[in-house]
Amino acid sequence: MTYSMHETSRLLAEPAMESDGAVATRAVLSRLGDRWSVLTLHMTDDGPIRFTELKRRIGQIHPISARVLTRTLKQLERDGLVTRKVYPVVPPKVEYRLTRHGERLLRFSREIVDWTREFRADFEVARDAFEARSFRQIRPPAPR
Amino acid sequence: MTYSMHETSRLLAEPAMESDGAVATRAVLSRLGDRWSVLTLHMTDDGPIRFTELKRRIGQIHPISARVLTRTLKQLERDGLVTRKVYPVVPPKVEYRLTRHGERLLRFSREIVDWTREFRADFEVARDAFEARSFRQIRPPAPR
DNA sequence: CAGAATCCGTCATGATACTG
DNA sequence: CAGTATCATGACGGATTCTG
Repeated sequence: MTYSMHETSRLLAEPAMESDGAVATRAVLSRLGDRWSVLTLHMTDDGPIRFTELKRRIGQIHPISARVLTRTLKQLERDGLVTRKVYPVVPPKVEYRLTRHGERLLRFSREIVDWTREFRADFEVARDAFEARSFRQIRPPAPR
Repeated sequence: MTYSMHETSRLLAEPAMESDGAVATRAVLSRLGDRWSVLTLHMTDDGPIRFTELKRRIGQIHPISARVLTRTLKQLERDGLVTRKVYPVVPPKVEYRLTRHGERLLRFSREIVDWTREFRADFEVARDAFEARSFRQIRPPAPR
């Protein structure tokens, strides 16, 4: 590397890296980017919650299949953002709850989401202008 | 919706929604989650930068194809995070620079990335424990 | 209840070759 | 220089069916 890179800069590069140290950063940003993780963290924030209740709550926003919820929870558990507690009873009972790291990530999500409220107006202007430019390129206005 | 949901909560649900108002939130989180956007914002932070120089700088971290860099920049431009300025000269000259919103998103990225440094140790413990549990399930220790 | 198994469609990533 | 075109792969999202 020919230009200086302090520690934060190096870490910013991590989403594009495959080194061992980059895995955590990559994982966290991936969770922010996927469709369900942030909402799942949010719905788990009130305290321990069971699988079906979580599926029901999320479903009030948008339907989620058991398959996708399971995978989302597995990823969050694997990375230490939620814990999974199994009660050896029948029928099965499993409770999910946030770790302190999960709570921290949720707070980051909230900050970003709050910011998008201010950003929204400019965002839409940019999108419209971009679409207009694309349109001109594909289909130039009839001369005259 | 039967449970109360203030504005931030509603927005947290956005990555899973398709409503018009959810588009900006969804777009921002997607940028954080993809492999190249954060690094591209970071490399564009010093001032205006041309396509090939950007490709070269990012390439020092990890090779990026022109196709992928182009798409990354188009997304960032479309959403008002970078501007693209074309100079009508030959050979072509195009300069990219961050908007204030792009700078803001980059600051969020840095905060999160900094946090993962503290998170990293617990993250790895969680991953190892998770792998150990998965292994036991697939291949239980031979009894006796 | 809390998932696992199966199958499918779409999108992001990526290598390679070509061009105004 | 700054891209576009083409083709391939794999992860993610989703519907449906089955089970300890």
